Amino acid sequence: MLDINLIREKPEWVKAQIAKLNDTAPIDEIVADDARRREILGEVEELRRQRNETSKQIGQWMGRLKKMEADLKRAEAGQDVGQSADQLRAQVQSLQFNADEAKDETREIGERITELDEELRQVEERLQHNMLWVPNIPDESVPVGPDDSHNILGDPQGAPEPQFDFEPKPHWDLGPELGIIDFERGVKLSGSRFYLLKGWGSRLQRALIQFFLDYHTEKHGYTEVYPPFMVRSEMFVGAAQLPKFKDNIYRDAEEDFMWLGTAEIALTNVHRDEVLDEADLPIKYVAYTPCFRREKMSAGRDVRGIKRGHQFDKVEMYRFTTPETSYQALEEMVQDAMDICEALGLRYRKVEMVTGDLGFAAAKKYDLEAWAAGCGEWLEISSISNCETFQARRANIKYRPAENGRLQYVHTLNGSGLALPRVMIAIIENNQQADGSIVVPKVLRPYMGVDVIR
RNA sequence: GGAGGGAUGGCCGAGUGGACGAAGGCAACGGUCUUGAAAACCGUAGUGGGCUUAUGCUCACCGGGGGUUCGAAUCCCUCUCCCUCCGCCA
Repeated sequence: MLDINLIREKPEWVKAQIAKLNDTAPIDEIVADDARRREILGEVEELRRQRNETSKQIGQWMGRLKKMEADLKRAEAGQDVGQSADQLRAQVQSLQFNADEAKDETREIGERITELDEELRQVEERLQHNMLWVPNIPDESVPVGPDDSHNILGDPQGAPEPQFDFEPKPHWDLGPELGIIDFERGVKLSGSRFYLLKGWGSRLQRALIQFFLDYHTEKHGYTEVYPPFMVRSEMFVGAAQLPKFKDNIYRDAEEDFMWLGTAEIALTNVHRDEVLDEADLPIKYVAYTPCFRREKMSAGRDVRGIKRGHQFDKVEMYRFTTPETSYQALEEMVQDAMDICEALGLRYRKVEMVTGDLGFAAAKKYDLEAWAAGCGEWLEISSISNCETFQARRANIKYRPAENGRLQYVHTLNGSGLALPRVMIAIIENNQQADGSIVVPKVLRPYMGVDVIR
């Protein structure tokens, strides 16, 4: 979510930024609703002030009334209370009259407050709804471009392009031949876009998960987290997945649970509604989770192999930082992911996203792509974003600066480290040998127990 | 799944519908005292919104949402979470 003050003060600038994303947002309606909201607020608060004042007055009268009535009772019983029963009776009556009159008046104020509140509620609801649909604003450093075809491709790094003295096969042939991927039975169980890993295939994935977690915790200082795989819908709003990406989410039919499309959703909300100390920042988490996505938007695309499924596994890096350090953190996270690529002997490249391909929540984003020799494609194996305060506002995550105690929103960053099926594709296809066997990368051998899958 | 009990400021913990943004304690911060520290004593302190900015004024917030009332931390409804007992269970 954006700062409403920014939209209020520079609506045209905000619109221009969003135009760079190739997106639109109801900025004019937001500005109008915001103005109306403050207008109503002024009125309703003045009314409330009046009501508070009168109510306090009534309260005092009621207190005195109680005392006087008690006195009256005693006077009527013949006790001396300083005044005659008749005098007291008259006073009680007059006070009662005043109180009743004030009550009537205040009741009317209350009715007007109720009316204004109702209008306020409607305005705020629409305002809030619209705010949730406004995308994040790109960082100044992001190159302007209309779509992904303009992304800035880095030079290939890591291992040299694999050479073969035979025709390299795609993983959808190699996998079944080796008995490590079973497409038919995956479809039998769950339908299209599901597959089964078997034997060394399953072991390879487990080895990769273990290796990623070990590497990031031991070498990069992340704390491992095992989150729930299904979380409440409110967490999806916090992570900026809802309302916009509703169609891509699996949900429970009876309860307000939704299945993670990425660990980012859970990790963003770990510190939801908290105030962190600056001394605790940065907080660095790494989590393995399966990811569930409907993939409605990409129906018919990437249907072969294990590149795009409704369920896949991923190890995700996540950081909470101060605003001053988030861009340095972004570069570090890219390096963290590249370190893994290097260790696995992948051929990879860094892609800098242009404004038109930033997506909804990121202010700046890099992808890492790995070369897969069999299908002859660069596969997206990581996506690393700085969301600045966009998610922090939605999930209400603040920190107390060491100097000058005013609370501020943290910056949040997320990045794959890495996404498994595509890393497996690269390994399987690049490391294949003429006989169909696959050489296991050195760093995985302790986890696999073998040098070659055959 | 059944029965009951809870949720109050950074933490603990009071709070018969009116003086309560909320006692008291602890922790924190500032000060006095001290060679220094501790102790003691005095004082300051929440978050968010709106208006105005020189100081300021005001509204909301006692788990979330709704209701009753002139007025709700307090009464009613509802949701969430926590605890105890019973049942079931990887």
